[in-house]
Amino acid sequence: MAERDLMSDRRAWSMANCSIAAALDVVGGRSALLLLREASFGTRRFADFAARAGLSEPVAAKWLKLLVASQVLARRTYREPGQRAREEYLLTDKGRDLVPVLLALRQWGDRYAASADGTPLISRHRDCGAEVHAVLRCERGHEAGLRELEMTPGPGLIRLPSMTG
Amino acid sequence: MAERDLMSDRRAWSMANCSIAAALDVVGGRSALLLLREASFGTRRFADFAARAGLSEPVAAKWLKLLVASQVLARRTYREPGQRAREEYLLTDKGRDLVPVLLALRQWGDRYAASADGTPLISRHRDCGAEVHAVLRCERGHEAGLRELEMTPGPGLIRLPSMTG
DNA sequence: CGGCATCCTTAGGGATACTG
DNA sequence: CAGTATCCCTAAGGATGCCG
Repeated sequence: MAERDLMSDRRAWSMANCSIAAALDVVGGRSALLLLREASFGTRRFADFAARAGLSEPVAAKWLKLLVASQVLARRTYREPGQRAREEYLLTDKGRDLVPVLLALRQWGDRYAASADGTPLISRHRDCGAEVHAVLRCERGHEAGLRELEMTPGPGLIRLPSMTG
Repeated sequence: MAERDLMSDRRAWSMANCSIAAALDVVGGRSALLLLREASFGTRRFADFAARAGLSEPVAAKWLKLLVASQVLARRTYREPGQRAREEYLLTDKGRDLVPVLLALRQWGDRYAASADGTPLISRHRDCGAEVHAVLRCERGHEAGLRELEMTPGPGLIRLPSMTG
């Protein structure tokens, strides 16, 4: 029965070689990302997650549970003064570290896939009010252009091959 | 027959309000991101895309076609001296602008979902060799922490709600 | 309000075999 | 090498209804 060994599973191969695949196994689904978008916008309650992410409640329930299991969200019971107890879902530190992914996605969507209606959201730096973008920066403080990357270890890629090389 | 009007479609609601959803409709699938990862690493040929992304050929063919249709990849015929003509897939400018998304995802995966085996890839700045990360930076040049964001227009969120507030 | 159970439909994806 | 065609299986997701 163990004939289906690890390497016969294409996914296993892929996972063993790149953490992008590993990340996608946790937050790779459209629904998961939409729920995390909502969490990053401040949504806390179950019904709001479902409605704002545009998901049916069974689906929202399933993915919220998975995200809690992955420790990207945490579920907590809270009570506002004079109110009854409610459940809330909050980003953990692990979940908050996905904000750059969401912001990078949103930037790209605004530029290339924006719908005609719908005002684009803008993220601002709280201290100065200026717009915030996801950028590539090296540890010496240089901002790196998309063509100024090389990878190591690996194929020794020097520049991203592209149409406009 | 038009009773299923636009707003009865949950996806339409979601798309009309956030470009993250729009972006996810183009590159939201696991397979699409894995193929784009390969493209960003320098993979050019069909069989290599399928093998390295860990996808069957029919699936790779389907998604490559969709990515070309979305103008994220471009397909081109080329011929190396003395060789027969081959097909290659290259990132377009639109596709290269997804690199921050891929890098942010990889960063997160390296930190939280890395597999034990498998050496993490490192992106370096070509000019100085220092490691490159995806960071949030405001237009005045400040690096913004994950808790220093606010969104506008919208709910007027001041800080990301989280466990460690 | 915050879900879960059920049922159903569709989309994604693998295996295999085949073509230019 | 670069796909396509066929078949089949599974995962994802919506609708409805029910429960603590």
